[in-house]
This record gives sequence, C-alpha cells and structure tokens, in this order.
Amino acid sequence: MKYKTIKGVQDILPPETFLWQEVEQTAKEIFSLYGFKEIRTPILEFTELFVRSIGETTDIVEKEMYTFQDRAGRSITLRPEGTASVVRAYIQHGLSQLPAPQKFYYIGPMFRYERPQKGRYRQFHQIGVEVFGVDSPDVDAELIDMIRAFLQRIGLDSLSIEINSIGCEQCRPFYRERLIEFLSSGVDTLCNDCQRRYQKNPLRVLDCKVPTCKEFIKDAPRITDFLCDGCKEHFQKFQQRLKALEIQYSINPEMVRGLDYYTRTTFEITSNALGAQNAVAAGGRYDRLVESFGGPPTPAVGFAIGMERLIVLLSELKPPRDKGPMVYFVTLGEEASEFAFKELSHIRSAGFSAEMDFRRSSLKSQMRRADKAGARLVFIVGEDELSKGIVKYRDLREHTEGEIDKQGVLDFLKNFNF
RNA sequence: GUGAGUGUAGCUCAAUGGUUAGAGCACUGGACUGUGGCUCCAGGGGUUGUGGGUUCGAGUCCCAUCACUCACCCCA
Repeated sequence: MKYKTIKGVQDILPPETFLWQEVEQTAKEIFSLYGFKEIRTPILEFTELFVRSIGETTDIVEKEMYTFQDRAGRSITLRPEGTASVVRAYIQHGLSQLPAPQKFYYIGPMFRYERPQKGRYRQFHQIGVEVFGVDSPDVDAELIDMIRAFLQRIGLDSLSIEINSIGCEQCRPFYRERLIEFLSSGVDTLCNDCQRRYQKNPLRVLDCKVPTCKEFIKDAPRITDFLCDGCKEHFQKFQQRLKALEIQYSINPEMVRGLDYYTRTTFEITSNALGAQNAVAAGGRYDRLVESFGGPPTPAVGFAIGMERLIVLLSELKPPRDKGPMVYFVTLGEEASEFAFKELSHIRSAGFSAEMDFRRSSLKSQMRRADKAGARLVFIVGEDELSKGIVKYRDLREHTEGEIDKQGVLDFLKNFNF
C-alpha cells in the first residue's frame, strides 16, 4: 500500500463517527447549561506561547512538540494542549474587561510527538473548558459537577474522581524543600527514573510505580500538610462543596500535574478499563498564568477531556451502529426509476432520510440491499404499480405490506410511526 | 528515547521447511425469470509488510528494516 496515515494519527470512520458526534453534541448541551460558550482558537501558535505556559523543562516542551519554521523563519508549533491558546485569546481581545466569570469550552485536535500506545496518540482530541476571573473554590466544584453531569448523560457513571491541592507560589516551594530533604536521605535506593526526577522535578517521584520507590515515599511529607492558610481554606471549601453535591471523590496527595502552570486545585477522572493511560479528564486551577502572559491578575481554572479515551469506554458500553435510511426505493424499469428519483428528492425535502437503488438489478438483490442498508420502509415501484397508479410498501421491521396511491407517498410517511 | 510482542484476503485467523497459500465473516451474483432476513450454491478478492540471506525448495529458519500493539517515560 502506497499511502497510509503517519504514526500515531488515525482516520475515524463511520459508524464510529456517530459516537464522536454524540459526545460532542452532549458536551455542547451540558456545558451550555452551565453557562459555557464555545471558543475556537487556531491550531498553530508561536512556539514561545507553549514554552512559556507549559514550562521549559516539561517533557511536552522538551521533546514532544511539533515545531517548525514558517516561510518567514518564525518558530511555529502545533498546539499540544488548549489552555495556552485560550489564555492568549482572553488577553489579546481584552476579555478581562467583560464581566467575570468568562467561561469557555473548545473541542479539537491536539498534537504531541510521543510513542503511541493505548489511549495515547500523536494527534488526539480534547474537549476543554476554562473559567476566568473567579478564585472561589465554588467554581472548581462546579466544574467537577459539570464533568459528572456530562459523563452521566453519555452513560459513563462510576468513574473515580481524585482531587488534590498542590498549593501556591507561597507554600509549594516550602513543601518542595521538605520533600527534597526527605528524598535526599535515600536517593541511592530510588530507581533510575526517580534519580533523574529528583534532580529535575522532585514532586514526580511521588507517583512512581516502582515498588521500592513506592515503599520509600510512603513516609514522605504530603503537600496537603504544608498548605498555607489560604490554600488550606480553599481546598477545604472545595471539598465542602463537593460533599454538598454528594459527589464521591478521594484525595490523592501524590497526584502531580504535568504542566507547570497549575496552582491549588488539581483533579483527575480515571477509569480502570483504559490500561496505563487511565485519565479520561484532568485539570486544575492556574491562578498566575494570565498575569504571567501580561494580562491583569486573573484567577482561572479549567480541565480537558480526552476524547479518544472517552470513546474507548463508550464503544465498549454501546457499540456504534449505522442508522439506515427511513425509506428505500426499489424500482423496476426506466419509468419507475424516474418516478422514484423525483419522489426521493421530495421526501428528503420534507425531512425523511431516503435512498434508492441506482443499480439496475433484480428486485431481489435490490431488496437485499435495502435490508443491508438498514432501511425501515421499502417502496416498490414497477410497471404494474405505475399502471395502476400505486406504489407498494413494505415495513422491513414489522413485516407488513400494502399499497398506497402514488400521489400519497409523502402523506403516508407523515402518518407513519417510525 | 527504552523494552517486549505481532505482521498471511476488507476483517478475524489457519497452513510439520515440500503441489497452484486456505477457512469463517464481509462483499457480488444465483437457486426464487417481481419481493429482504434463514438455507444452499457460485464468484471476485493475496507481491504472505519490505529487503537481503540460508536451502534443491521459505508464509515457515536467520539478519536488517518498516509498521502495528502493549508497557516504560510522559500525559488527555
């Protein structure tokens, strides 16, 4: 085969596209109930935007971005995530001047040059949400509530919700020192990856999977014990709200987010049916990012849903099915074919999905194709029928049949109980 | 970037180193000359991922390479 998709990207074919449409439509409906409006930002941005927001030393920036020079020599990057672009747009268009909170959602492809595996692709799709201008933990809880509502609506309840607070620029550095202190007592017992993490991002040692490391960090200091008064209160209020909504969650003080810009609240929605990449949705608060981009100090919080992962769960639950046309015309002879061709257009205009068999073949094989296509109703038109001024119909589901006046096709459909 | 596994028809898979690489499903047609599903019959569809090597002979063994899958790393 000469041409195929490049590594880590994929075609999405029907009937799976039905599932994608359902997910997107449900997200739009639920999110708008919560006051969110769609924002569409470009897939291309200046590289600098992502380097500054995600963090220079993160893996995403260091080795996973699709970056290239445009024809004028500027460094351009295919977005690896959505938040940076939305923040840029928020500042660029002066949206901070509008009444807070400003609430946005977006749906679209993201790109990261990673080795593909289950639930991880080089082009993947996210539904993301951002709220600007309110620092209250009520918003954080509202977001969790919205995710829950969304997942419930598409039929995925019983996913686990994990939350954490990673503090702010006041308390986190202090905790970081304590943690480094603790780790230094046993660096040489840690795995190779953790030796590296110890140097680069000590917090990451916390969610190492190696048993010996797990054993060692069991006694490590916990971020939640080192939060400053402000962060502590924020985290408690957040939980109070979750309880008020009767949302089941667990605190995971070892949950570390990969992007540098997070502050205070972080959370993940995971499923144990997904393999190693088990996060369906994840997000958190980023109170300093807008300011660091040159905007006014603006607290913000958001999350992203991984669509491919969602689809995996969903298609196990209810395998996607093609929906056939309501009506299928089977014809014999040129005159009948022309009659059907015109009817086809009329009834489609009236809102009925309809097909006809353009191939000149036996009645039997046309019937067979009508069945394969999943049609509900077949109209049979031949010379006999036309000369009598009628068409025959057959209901493929109820196995009933009859005749109707050939002028009355549309009326028949309008009264038909599909 | 690291490791392991797998590459044969559109899909899922067979084929001890030995004839012309098969089956099920799917597709097309027929049995039923104007009636779907069930059944039966027939047909189309393959550079066995690619390139080397070993051998009288390779889908099968060896090497390389590419792709896919899963895991690590990291993350939605």
